[in-house]
Amino acid sequence: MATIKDIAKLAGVSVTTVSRALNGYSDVNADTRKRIEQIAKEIEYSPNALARSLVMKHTKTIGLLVSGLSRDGAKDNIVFDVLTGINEYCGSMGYDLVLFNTTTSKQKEKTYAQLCRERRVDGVIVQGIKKDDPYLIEIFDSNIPCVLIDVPVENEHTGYVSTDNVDGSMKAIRHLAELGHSNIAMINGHDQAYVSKERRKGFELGMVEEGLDIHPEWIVNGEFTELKAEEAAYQLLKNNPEITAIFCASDLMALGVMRAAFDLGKKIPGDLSIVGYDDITLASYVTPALTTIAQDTFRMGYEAADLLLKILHQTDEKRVQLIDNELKVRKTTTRCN
Amino acid sequence: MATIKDIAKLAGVSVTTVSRALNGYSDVNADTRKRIEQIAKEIEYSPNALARSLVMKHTKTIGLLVSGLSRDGAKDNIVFDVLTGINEYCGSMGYDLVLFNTTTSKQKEKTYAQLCRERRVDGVIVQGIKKDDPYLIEIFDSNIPCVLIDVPVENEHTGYVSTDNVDGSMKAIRHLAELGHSNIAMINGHDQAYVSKERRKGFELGMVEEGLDIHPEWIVNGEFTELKAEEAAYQLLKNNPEITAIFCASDLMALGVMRAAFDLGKKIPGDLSIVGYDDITLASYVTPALTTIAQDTFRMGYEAADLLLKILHQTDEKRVQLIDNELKVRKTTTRCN
DNA sequence: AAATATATCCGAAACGTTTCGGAATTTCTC
DNA sequence: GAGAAATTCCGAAACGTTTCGGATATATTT
Repeated sequence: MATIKDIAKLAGVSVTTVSRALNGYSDVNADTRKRIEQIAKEIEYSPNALARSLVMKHTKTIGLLVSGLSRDGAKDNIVFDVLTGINEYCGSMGYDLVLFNTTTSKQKEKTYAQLCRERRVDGVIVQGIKKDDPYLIEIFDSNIPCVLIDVPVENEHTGYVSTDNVDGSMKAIRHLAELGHSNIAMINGHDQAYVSKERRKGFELGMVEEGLDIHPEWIVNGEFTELKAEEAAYQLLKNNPEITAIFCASDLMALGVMRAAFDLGKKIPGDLSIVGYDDITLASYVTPALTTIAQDTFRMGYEAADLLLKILHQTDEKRVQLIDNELKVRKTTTRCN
Repeated sequence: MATIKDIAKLAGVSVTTVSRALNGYSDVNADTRKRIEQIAKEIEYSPNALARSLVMKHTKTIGLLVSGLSRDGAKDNIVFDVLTGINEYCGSMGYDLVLFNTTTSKQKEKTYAQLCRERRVDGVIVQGIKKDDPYLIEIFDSNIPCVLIDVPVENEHTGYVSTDNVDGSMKAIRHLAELGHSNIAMINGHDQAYVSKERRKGFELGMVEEGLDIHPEWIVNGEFTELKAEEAAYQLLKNNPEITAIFCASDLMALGVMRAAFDLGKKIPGDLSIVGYDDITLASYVTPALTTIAQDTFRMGYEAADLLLKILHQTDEKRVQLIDNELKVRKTTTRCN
């Protein structure tokens, strides 16, 4: 493969001049620059990013640490949307992305920080990894610029993007209360998730705001999966037929709840109103279409990338970026009779 | 950041020895190796992959060229599934992935081949890019190991993975014919897509096999989008009420057809049977659930990665890998009355 | 014409590895 | 105990860039 040396030889100049010509420095004659560029094109020269990065001490790549890149992660398109947003912004800024494997066994000996350091990524975006993951903590303790999705950690070199999960959940409860519901249950995710805590907080705040009773035993975990949520909802609804509405901490779980309701012969929304969270693609396609709290996951990715580049260029002190969410009323909620 | 030199100094040996110790060569004393490893751990050494790759002439990374990484690409989870499969295999083999931006404007001056050469990826997997894309052709003409998804190009250094689209389509037609349908239309993708050609071929072969008449004007393009397919199907069904079944070249388009049928007051499957292609997540969640030709997109990604590594390690002459597909009968097809 | 400024170029070091060829020491073989 | 073999180590070059500090030639100023 052609190198800068080859060009230098052909053009009869030094490698210094070639380098400076190709990189647009001003101290090179217009004619020689033309000649060098011409030769570069002819011999199909492409600069070696490795060599360049080695001396420049940055790679123009940002790392991606995501746990949802598994076969079943495809059902909710959240991971994908975020990735797309990141890709969009990074692409426009000339950064490439490298995907690190967190799932597979082989690399499991290497910590995330090690992966980042070896590849010399300029920064890293983390998604779907539990807050107390020891490997993740190692990253905070290192000095790698980092932004988290939906995990609130702040630092000189780390920030996060999220939505206002408390307020989003309150929107859901308000909507349900306005429809006359008072016996409202909640299917939450799991305790290790930050968003679960926040959404529960919003649920409870919303309930007291509306003057409704909170039944702690009506708040159960569905592990963010359709199946677990279905099982949990089945028991819940069977044992407590007075429940008329369920707020779910994710759309996927809401689908599970719909299934449970179906198995119990409950009509939706006639016998049971449901509101989900996320607004995944499935939400609007399923019948009846799911009322949900929509968050713009593409935008979250986009903003995460923006925030990261700001952190690593030190152009901004900001470390957290909140995205709006929005209640989308569809067909799974109706007036309580 | 700690380098191999630092270790050498602390251990009182040469960098050569450190390198060889850390890389498991046999010509280093067990004790010194232990000592070196110990020091490496203490000072948190991580090898600089850039420097290593520079001399080793390979990066242990494979590039990803995908066009579907855009906001609306999320509806069908195909791109994501393939990516997941690739990631799975590459991860298990110690390769990392780098995502190249094909969508965004900034990098558009750089050709794909240039991107690959600059980053010195060991190989590249291409997905969703039209066969006659000039940038893509440049890759075939280069010597970059490459495997395509659903684009049949063979070469010393390029191969592809696909499914038997002809046979898959024939399965769909056979199924429809068995149900007594004879007035079968087809919504195809677009002419630049290899799979469109194949699926059409399968459609036609299936029709003659079953002794059914092909109406060329009943074969229209839906551009692989829901909306275009809906419009096309609307006109088709309105002008030709005798059509009792439609075969769609993608599930997303099948959804559009369902919508068109709904708008025309046609019941599915009572008045119109539909079979899709792909088996995206939506297919099984929509009501009525979509009968479709399922292809294992995760597996396609997995096999693509496997094939690529075989090509670049030159361990195999194989250049094409076909994946099975399967008819999944759900609720959008029924006996013709 | 001397002094100064400007334009254009270059040599060499540096980035952090791997690896070739060989050297020094120890152990084995007969 | 001499030669052969094995063990353990090292120096230096190489990979392909960027960049610092200067050098040379030409143009401008006084």
